Amino acid sequence: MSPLPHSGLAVAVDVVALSLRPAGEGLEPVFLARRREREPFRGDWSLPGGILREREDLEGAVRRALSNAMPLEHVRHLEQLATFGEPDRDPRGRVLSVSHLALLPEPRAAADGAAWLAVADAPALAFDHAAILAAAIERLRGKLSYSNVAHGLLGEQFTLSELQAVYEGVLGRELDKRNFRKKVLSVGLVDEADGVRRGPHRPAQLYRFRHDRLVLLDDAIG
Amino acid sequence: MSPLPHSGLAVAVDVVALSLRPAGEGLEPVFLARRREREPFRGDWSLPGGILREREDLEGAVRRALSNAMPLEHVRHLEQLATFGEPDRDPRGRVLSVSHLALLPEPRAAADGAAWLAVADAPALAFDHAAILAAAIERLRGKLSYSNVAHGLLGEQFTLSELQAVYEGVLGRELDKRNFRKKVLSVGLVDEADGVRRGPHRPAQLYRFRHDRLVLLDDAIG
DNA sequence: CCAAAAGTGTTGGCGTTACACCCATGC
DNA sequence: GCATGGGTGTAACGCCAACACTTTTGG
Repeated sequence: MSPLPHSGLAVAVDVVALSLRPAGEGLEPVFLARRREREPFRGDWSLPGGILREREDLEGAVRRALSNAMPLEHVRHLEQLATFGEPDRDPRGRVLSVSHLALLPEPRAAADGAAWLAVADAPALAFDHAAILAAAIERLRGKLSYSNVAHGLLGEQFTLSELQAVYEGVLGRELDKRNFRKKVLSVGLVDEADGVRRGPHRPAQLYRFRHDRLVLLDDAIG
Repeated sequence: MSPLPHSGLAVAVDVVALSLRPAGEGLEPVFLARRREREPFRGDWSLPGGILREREDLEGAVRRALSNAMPLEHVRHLEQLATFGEPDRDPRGRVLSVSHLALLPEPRAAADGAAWLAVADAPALAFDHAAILAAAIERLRGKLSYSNVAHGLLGEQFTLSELQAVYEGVLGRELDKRNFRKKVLSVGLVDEADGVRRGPHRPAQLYRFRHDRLVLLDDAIG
C-alpha cells in the first residue's frame, strides 16, 4: 500500500445554524453568524466554520466549529449540504468547504462576536457564504414538506399550533389550521404526548414526533 | 493574509455514471465500474475517480477521472452528490471523496478495464463505493419525479414511449401509458419536436425537453 | 394481411381546499 | 365576563388511477 500524494490543499467545514424567532405575527428564520476577526474579510459576517483536522470526521469538525459560537447541546439536527470547491473561493489558498445545516429549536446564547441574523435581510457575507446560506434555506424548505426535519426546530413536545408556526415561518406563507392538523395527523408525522401546554386560553394538547431520526414521508405537507 | 496550515489530507472525486440498457421487456439501470489495478482492493470493481489537483475545480476533476473510463462527450448531466469523509474510508490515508452523479443516454464505449454493470446485482465494490452508488440511485429516483433530470438519460429528441421507458427503468415499475402522456404534457416537461421516429409500426412523434438546464417541477410525475 | 407500437377519453374515488364557529382556560 | 388561542366538520372541486380499442406504418 503506497502512501498517497498529499497536495497542498485544505478542507474546511462551514455550518448554517438555523432557527426561528418571533417576528410580527409569526416566526422568522434566523442563522448564526460570526464577525471575522482576521483577514481576509476582517470585520465581515461569516458562517461558523473551521479547518478539518487530520483524524477528525466531518461531523466532529462541524461540532467543534459550532461550539465556538454557541452551546452545542441545543443542536437537534445536523446534515451535510454540499461541498463548495471553486479553486479561488478562499484568497489564502485552496480550501474546499463541506457545508452543513444545523437546526435548533430556539436561537439563543450566541457567543461573543456571534449573533443571530434574520435570513430575510442578511448582510453581505464573507467568502461564498451567501451561496451556502441560500443552499441551506432551499434544502430546509424542500425537506420540510416531505420529511420530519421540522423536529430539529422544535423541542421534544410541542402543540400543533407551534408546529404550524414553524411550517409557516420556514415556508413564508400561512396555512389553514384545520387542513394542517388533518394532514400531519393522517400522515402519522406526530403522536399525542401526555401533557398540555397552559396559557391564558384553553390548554393545548402536546404532541411529539413519531420518529426520532429523519424519516421521509410518502405524502407531502403544506 | 497568512497562508493556511495545510494538513496531510487529500480530496478525491468519485463518479457514479448511470445509464440504462435493454433488459427483458424494458430498460435496466447500469453504472460504470473500473477494475482496480493496484492495492488496496486490487482486482475489485470500483467507481471511476481520482485525486483532486491543486488548481482544478471539482467538476474538472470529475471529467478528467471519467475520461479514463469512457468518452466524455456522452455525458448529459453532472451533479454533486455528497462528500464521504470517514477518516478511515481509505486504508492508505485520509482521503475525502466528493461523489458525483453523471447521466448518459446510452452505456457505450467503456475503456479497457472498465465495464457497465447492472445496478441491480452489482458486485462488492472497493472502499465505500457501494454506499456512494446507493446514494446516486436514491438521488436519481427522487429527482426523476419532480424535475427534468431524465433529460440526462435521453438524446435531444425522443418519443414519449422512450421517455416512459426511462421512467419505468429507473423507478422499477410500470406506468400507465395514457396517464403518463397526459402528465408529462400537462406539466410542460416536454414540447413537440419536428420529426417522427420510424419503425415497423406507426411513426412516433418526437419530443424534446422544454428546458435545457435542470428545472424543478411544481407537480410530480409517476 | 399481419405484426408492432402509436395514439386517444371517460369514469369513479379520493384527497385538497375553502370556510366559521364554539370551547376551555387565565385573569 | 372577557380575551386568547384551542379545537372541530362539511361540501365542492380537481386530480389521479384504472381501463381497451383504433390507427398507422413496415414487411
